[in-house]
Amino acid sequence: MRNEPGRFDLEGFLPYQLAVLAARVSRDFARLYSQEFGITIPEWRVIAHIAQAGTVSVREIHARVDMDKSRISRAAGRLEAAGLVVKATSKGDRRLVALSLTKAGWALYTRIVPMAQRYETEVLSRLDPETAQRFRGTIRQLLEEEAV
Amino acid sequence: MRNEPGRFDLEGFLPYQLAVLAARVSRDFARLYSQEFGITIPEWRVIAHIAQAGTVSVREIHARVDMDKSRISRAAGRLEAAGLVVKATSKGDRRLVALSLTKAGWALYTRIVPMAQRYETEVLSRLDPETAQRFRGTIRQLLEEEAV
DNA sequence: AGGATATCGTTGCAGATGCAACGATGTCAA
DNA sequence: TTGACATCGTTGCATCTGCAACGATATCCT
Repeated sequence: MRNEPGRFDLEGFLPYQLAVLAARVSRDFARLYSQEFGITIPEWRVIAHIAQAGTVSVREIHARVDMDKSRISRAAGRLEAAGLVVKATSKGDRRLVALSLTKAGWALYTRIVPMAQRYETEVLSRLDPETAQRFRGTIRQLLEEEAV
Repeated sequence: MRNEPGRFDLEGFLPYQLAVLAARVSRDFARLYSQEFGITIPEWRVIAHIAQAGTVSVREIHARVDMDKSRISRAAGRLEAAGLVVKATSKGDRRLVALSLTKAGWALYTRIVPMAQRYETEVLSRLDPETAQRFRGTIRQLLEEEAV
């Protein structure tokens, strides 16, 4: 089969393959929106999360995404400075930060989403529909099970 | 289907999913060998490439892997300092660096490979064999086509 | 009530990263 | 041969990153 004893093929090694593929895809997509809007990957993720979940705290984003708290915090800081996000102290628990999008933040989000969808479609169009479907399902499964 | 207009689900977004999955897998595996041998991901990749291809230059690694030249160069420097790799000037073209493993480098490699294989098997064991097979094929296909 | 403990977000810090520029070397053409 | 141009690996620099520590706030337990 694939893993003969003594032989090892880095290019066929799953963690390596995943890392390369993910880096390429992320980089390609990031190029699109960073050129257009000047935001980084963590910033895009934060915006997308807020847009999706309404007002969220750093903690909530951290719980769902595999990003360090500090990365989120700094991204939020930059977004606030750019006028895309507002930070407020949460009413209930004053340790929490309530992150929400400004009008400009929503406008940017509204323009990025179609780009994201178009890009995703383009990547998947390289696979026949059934393969694409299966692929997505497998990734989803691995993500669910991996989450310890 | 998945992408309704106006709706957007970050957790279902392919580039995001890939990034999260790849980061988790890489991190988990890296934890194993960094604890044991004190090397980083770029260093492991460099070692694996040299072991596989014999004597290689920074350029060759750069061509095959999606790692910046400087990242490779610095990883090679650290490996040399650790006595795992030897840098020599290539005979034919004196601009090239000829990277090769020392005895200690080979010894380390020989001990990492089984860990890598075991880890890969463990990840794939979460899928039924046919799904795993398909998944690997799809990744391979995307990597081939993506390479522009 | 009040002190021990936990949680949240920020920040300091050391190290890693990508990019561009550089020196060294090689190639090509006149 | 010689000068223009290309290629290779390294390095400077600005930035990003993860980790740990911290202050502020909340919760728990007696």
